[in-house]
Amino acid sequence: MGIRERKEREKERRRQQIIVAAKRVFSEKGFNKATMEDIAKEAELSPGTLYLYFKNKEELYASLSLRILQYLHIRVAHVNKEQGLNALEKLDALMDAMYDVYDFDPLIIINMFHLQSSETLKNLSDELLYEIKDLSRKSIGAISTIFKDGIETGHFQDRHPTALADIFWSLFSGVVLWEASKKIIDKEKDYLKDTLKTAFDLFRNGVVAHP
Amino acid sequence: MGIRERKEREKERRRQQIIVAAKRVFSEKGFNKATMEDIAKEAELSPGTLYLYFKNKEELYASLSLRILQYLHIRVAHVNKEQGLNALEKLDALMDAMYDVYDFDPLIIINMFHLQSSETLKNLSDELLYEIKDLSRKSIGAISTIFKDGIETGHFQDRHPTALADIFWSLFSGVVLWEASKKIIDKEKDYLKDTLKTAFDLFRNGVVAHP
Amino acid sequence: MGIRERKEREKERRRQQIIVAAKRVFSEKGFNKATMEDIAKEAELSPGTLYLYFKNKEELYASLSLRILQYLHIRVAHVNKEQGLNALEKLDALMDAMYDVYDFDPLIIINMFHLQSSETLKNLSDELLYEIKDLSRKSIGAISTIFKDGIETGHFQDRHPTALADIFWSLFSGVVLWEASKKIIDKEKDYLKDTLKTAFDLFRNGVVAHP
Amino acid sequence: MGIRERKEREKERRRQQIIVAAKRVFSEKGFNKATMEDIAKEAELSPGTLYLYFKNKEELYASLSLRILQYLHIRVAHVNKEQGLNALEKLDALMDAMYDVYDFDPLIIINMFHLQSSETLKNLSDELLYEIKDLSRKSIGAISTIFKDGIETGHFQDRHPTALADIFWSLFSGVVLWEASKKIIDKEKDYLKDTLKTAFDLFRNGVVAHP
DNA sequence: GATGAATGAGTATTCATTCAT
DNA sequence: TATGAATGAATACTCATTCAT
Repeated sequence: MGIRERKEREKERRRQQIIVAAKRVFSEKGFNKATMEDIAKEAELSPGTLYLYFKNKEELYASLSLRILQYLHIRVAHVNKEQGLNALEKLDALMDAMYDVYDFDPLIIINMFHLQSSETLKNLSDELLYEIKDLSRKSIGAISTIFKDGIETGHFQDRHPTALADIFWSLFSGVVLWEASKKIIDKEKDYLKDTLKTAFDLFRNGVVAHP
Repeated sequence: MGIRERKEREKERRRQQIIVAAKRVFSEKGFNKATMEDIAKEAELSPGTLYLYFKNKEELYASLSLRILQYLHIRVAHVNKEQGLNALEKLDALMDAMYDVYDFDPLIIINMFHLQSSETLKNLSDELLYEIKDLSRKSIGAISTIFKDGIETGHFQDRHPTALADIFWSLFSGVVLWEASKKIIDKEKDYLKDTLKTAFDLFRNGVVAHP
Repeated sequence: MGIRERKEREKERRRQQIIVAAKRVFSEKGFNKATMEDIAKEAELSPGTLYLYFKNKEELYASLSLRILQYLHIRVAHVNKEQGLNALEKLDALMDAMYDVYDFDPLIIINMFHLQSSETLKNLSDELLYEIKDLSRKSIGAISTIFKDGIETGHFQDRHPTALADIFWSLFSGVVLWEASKKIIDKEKDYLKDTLKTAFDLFRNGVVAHP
Repeated sequence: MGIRERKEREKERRRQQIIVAAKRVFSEKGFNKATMEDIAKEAELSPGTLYLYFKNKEELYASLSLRILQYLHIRVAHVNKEQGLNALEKLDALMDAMYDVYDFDPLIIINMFHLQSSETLKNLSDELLYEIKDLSRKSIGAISTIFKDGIETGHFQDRHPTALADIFWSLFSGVVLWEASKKIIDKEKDYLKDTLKTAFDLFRNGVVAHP
């Protein structure tokens, strides 16, 4: 391993260290109330150092989402490539993947959806926005492919595959966000998994072709 | 009309004047980038006057959501009371109501999610928070009733009515949010109505009882 | 009683009504934390009305002191005019007068001393400052006269009468203020009367001529 | 000198730099009219920097008083420890110390009274408030000891030592305050030292035991 | 005179970001 | 690279004062 490579690896380690700290702080305080100093302290670094790895606060925040999107994309792509599953089985596998995505980091996924619905998105650098856009598109594309195949094989109703993918994705994020805010407002217990199951079930019912 | 009554009306007019200005400014700049001075200028008032009608920036912001919640509640309650409609027809009427809610104020779902983030909720007065909770609960309750009736009459599958109501609402807001972020990310055209139609269609398929 | 006179009397009544309210509010909250609206509410008047009777907040505050100074002056002048008392007896009567001044309104007298030591004094109108100056001078003058007489009759040591008057006055205000701040800092019991008695006693000891 | 130590010293230098600037600005404009920006400019620093060294405006203000209290305490304790002085000589030394306290910072008594007004005290941190209380108590305690000793040796009349200490301090601060307000009101010349001398003289006369 | 709604200047404080070391 | 002290722009909110009614 060359010096260059070792340095590269070291650098990546630091980025992760910061991202992990940022995740904790953002989750606890939200974007606005979290300060760069909070994050620096959590990461046991100085504020200045953060700026060696991230252009600004917004990009650091967005990087968290990027991580989830990457994970999501890997999972979805994997489902897609799975041999020996028909479309219906792939849909089920996709649903399982979404549970895992949620389990991977429930708080950060809520952050991600908030990010997507927010003013922050407008202030990102073109590169980062491009990465997010690219990963979103790829993930939605992979989901669409599942539907496209299912429509072709007659498992699913004949609808626009991308629209289905969008709706699938919307349903997931809608449920996650709505349950999250119910928890804030009502301090209700956490029924997300149940609701998600029902939601996906309905979706499945709605989309499969009835013989 | 007595003096007291005229004053009351005048006061309400001012509130609306401010709310309208706030909506414009918040929509354009987002919560954080919008300043109270911006809003005051838009409303052609002085900053101090805003505080005569709203306790602080957060309550002004929350008032926007309150308006849509009130509208939503009225529409949903109305569907519910409609005589001579069976559960399936009520579901269709409910979907129409949601389109209208969206038309009434397309940005509002995004506002509502910002509002529902804990950061913002913590700073609201108890009264306002109560009103929001109350209206949310009532609206979801009214939607649940439609499902409950439908389940009893055998039009809908036997599922938990509140879960259905949550999913219905999640689907709606999820689609709105996702389309909004697609617009930011991709600058795509606005297909929301189509997507929403498909989404509701799927939901209907998914939830109705198959004979 | 003519109309003019009745109006004049009515006006004076309002001034007193405001002063009484202001006293309560200033005493409770201090100059800075007390708002004109607080005072208006306490006086059951509107904020605007206050400005018909007092030029601004500072002058209203200073008017409270003026009232005490007027009372003080009357008492001191009265002691001075008392026939049939020698200088020592007059000094004792003066000390009694000071107790009464303090009893007349302990909180306002503390305010008065704060006023005198403060930035507010610099911002008063010339007329009001003149009135305060005039009353102070007259009071101190009257006290000086007592000492002057006492020195001439050999009751008191031969010192500068005005200096004695200043010291007498300083001792009184110093003790009042110091006890007041001890109460804030230590939440001690109220020993002011005892301390004042000892202080005056020492003063008496210090100033009388020993045969 | 280690790096740590050098930094500590540097930090203390900055604190002093700010305190000096604050004293100038507060003296000229009074607490309310002085702005943090004024002070920052006077210190040739940015407003933000002030907050690295002082929690808020009130604590910065209180720090000025703390300085004089520390000086006062040192001087009084020193008098107290002096060997070979009898009580009367110690009282004289104490009076000299008070002159020096006044010379150290003539405006400080006025500052201290503003500080002691409850408005200000309420906003101080517990630590600072404790320091102030502690130093006040210690100083008064040290003065009391002088009187206590003098009473035991028969130099002073048999009175409550703490009351004597309170009166001694009240007399001092009362005279300083009164002379200060006379300067504002009458723009008179500065006779303070003379008045103070007479005042202390009277006090001495009043308190010593006559054979 | 009395009102009280509206004003808008005034400011303490925060915190993302920089840069000399 | 890493630091962290210093920056200074940015802003919500207050409240003495005014003035149309």
